Amino acid sequence: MDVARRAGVSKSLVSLVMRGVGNVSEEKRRRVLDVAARLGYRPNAAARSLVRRRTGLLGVLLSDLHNPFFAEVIDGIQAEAAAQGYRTILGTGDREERSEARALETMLELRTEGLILASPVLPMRTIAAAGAELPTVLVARRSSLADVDSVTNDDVAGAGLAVEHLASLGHRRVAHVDGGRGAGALERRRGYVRAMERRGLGALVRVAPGSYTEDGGRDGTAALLARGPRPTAIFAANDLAAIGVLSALADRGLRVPEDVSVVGYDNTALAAVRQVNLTTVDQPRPEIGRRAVSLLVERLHGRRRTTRHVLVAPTLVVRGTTAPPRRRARGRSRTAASDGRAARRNGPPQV
Amino acid sequence: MDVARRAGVSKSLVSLVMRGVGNVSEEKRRRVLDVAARLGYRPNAAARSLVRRRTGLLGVLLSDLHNPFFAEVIDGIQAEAAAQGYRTILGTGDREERSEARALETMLELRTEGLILASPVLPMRTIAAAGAELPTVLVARRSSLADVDSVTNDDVAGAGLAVEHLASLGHRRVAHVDGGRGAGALERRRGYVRAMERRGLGALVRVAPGSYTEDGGRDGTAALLARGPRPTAIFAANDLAAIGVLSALADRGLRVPEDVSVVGYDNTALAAVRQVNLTTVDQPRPEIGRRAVSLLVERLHGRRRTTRHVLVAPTLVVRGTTAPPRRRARGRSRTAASDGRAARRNGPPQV
DNA sequence: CGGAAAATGTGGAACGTTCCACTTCCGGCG
DNA sequence: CGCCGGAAGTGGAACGTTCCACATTTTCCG
Repeated sequence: MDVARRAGVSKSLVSLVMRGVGNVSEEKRRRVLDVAARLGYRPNAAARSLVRRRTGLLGVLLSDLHNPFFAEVIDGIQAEAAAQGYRTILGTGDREERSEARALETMLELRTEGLILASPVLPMRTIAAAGAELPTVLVARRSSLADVDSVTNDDVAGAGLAVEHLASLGHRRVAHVDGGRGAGALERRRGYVRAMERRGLGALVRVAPGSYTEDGGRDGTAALLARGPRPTAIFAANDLAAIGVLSALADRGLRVPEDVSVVGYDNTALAAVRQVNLTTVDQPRPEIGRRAVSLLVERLHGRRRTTRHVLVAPTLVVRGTTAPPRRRARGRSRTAASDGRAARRNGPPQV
Repeated sequence: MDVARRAGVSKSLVSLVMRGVGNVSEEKRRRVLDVAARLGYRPNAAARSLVRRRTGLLGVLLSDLHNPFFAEVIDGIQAEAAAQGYRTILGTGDREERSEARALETMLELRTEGLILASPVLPMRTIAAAGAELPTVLVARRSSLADVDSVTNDDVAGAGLAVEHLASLGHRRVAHVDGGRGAGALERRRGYVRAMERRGLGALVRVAPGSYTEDGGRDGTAALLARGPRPTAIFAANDLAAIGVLSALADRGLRVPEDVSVVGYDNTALAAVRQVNLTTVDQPRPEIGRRAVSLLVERLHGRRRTTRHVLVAPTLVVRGTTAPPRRRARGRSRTAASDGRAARRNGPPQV
């Protein structure tokens, strides 16, 4: 190799110097480093991985960069991966199966040692195939696959938190706009139903079909308000849907939280914005990322061969869209308009 | 190699089959493909890149996954890269120089053939070094480096659109909450000043120091309202800052757009949310991504050796935070409270 | 002072591909 | 019939590292 020749040493020595291992005299070390810097030499990862038969790379496949949810998960992933001595590369497929498969293929050819699939749209058989090939963990999507670990937040518990919060504020007619076939939607729905039952409100369970989108929230709310007694609180399947719920309520002149309380899920940046100020359920995103890496590393170090599914605990973030229901506020829709700022203080929250 | 042995052919033939080139009899092709599938064989990118001396990989370094701005830029990048026969891998450094450098190093060792740096926090010398090594394009950050191309939106023009819009609604006291040292902030400030002057409003120019954050917008607004005549419109350096502006205005009982109009920049998802409904300047994000790839490919194909800086044209997206100023609305702060929904229709917008 | 052990350095095989030069086989053509 | 050319397939060098076995020099210790 060029550096070796110019520095007047063997390529083996250059290798030692570049990796900073072995016993190398200060003099030669300097010389090699000098020449390397001058020539802009940089070790070739391909050659190294070929002979070492490992890459030190973890592949992270993101279904969707648009979803800010994943940014913090990645933070956790990167931090933990770095701590464990791995480097990460990311790929994404824009929620499109074809291009997601392409990205996956790239990682596999690159011989990443482990794979984190964040809410992929890939069909289960593709995921199973990946899992058979290398340690794989699924994030924010469940699986029953042998060999594929997963990390998800406990959606059932999270939905429970939302309902508990509302119930303890005094709400009884708590409805749910669900997330359709979205990841975790089923569990959130189930958690909602269970918590209602636990509170003795089983008879008041109402689920409107929705989706993880603003429109989904809007449509679900429209359905809820179209007939039956108006709910005093709505638990939306996620924050985006909650935004839709808020819009739909505003369109009908209903005030939040005076007339209707609203709770979201995910605690996205949207929820924190003052204009929205949404009470929501938070997933510990960085932790999710860290746990995913841990699962991978356990397998990579041969410390585990059994499949594990990690559930992390969500927490409730109370903001301005929840308050106690108004006393006997029945049948009083469409009256809104005047500023109800004071109403927020009707009756103390009874936690 | 294993596949070759089991299929009873030479490794050269396996190579031909896997790449789908050359004259191979249908019989052997089948046999090789069969064995490969059975063994789960997948070509090793490292070995290939070693001998071919190319990887077909484009590296994309993202400063910040949290900024939804980049998601669509990536969409454009991926689409164009795929069209040109390249694959992409992403890296990110969470706005932290150390880890960004790490990610960059990974791409370089992996021998990506070109580099797209999206608003990196890396110091210019590091970027220059990368540019000397392989085709590099900077996105959403300007440079005066030889050998480093760039794609940015025309911030000066974009700020001009915002001011023109406000001025043509009849606003004269248009203030600007700037983006501090953020990327493009200088240009947006300059564009604001120039447009004001063009409109003969040079004497009314007012710039409050801010940043690309909600707090920045809030603080800047506080400064604007603390003294001097109240502006009838505020142009914020970006959407997040605009959110802060809206908060600060709401805190003081000022209604938008009745008392003050607000314009943001970037057209993030936040701006589109009904509760925010922000008039803002849109950057053609996918186009930015596509152009970046084009610049790279031109260099990779040896079609260009000179440095190019591409400016793409922003557009204005009018939503609900801008309206004509109220007639002679002076000194009427802190009166708010009643629903001013009707006020929006004061005087037709005169575009 | 002799020899063992440590420190320092080297050459060459191996990693899994691609590519090139080459061989073999076969059909067709003059 | 002899030859040519294309189709089909092969062997081995090369890519840039790491690692291993080994060689040489220096240091240390009894």
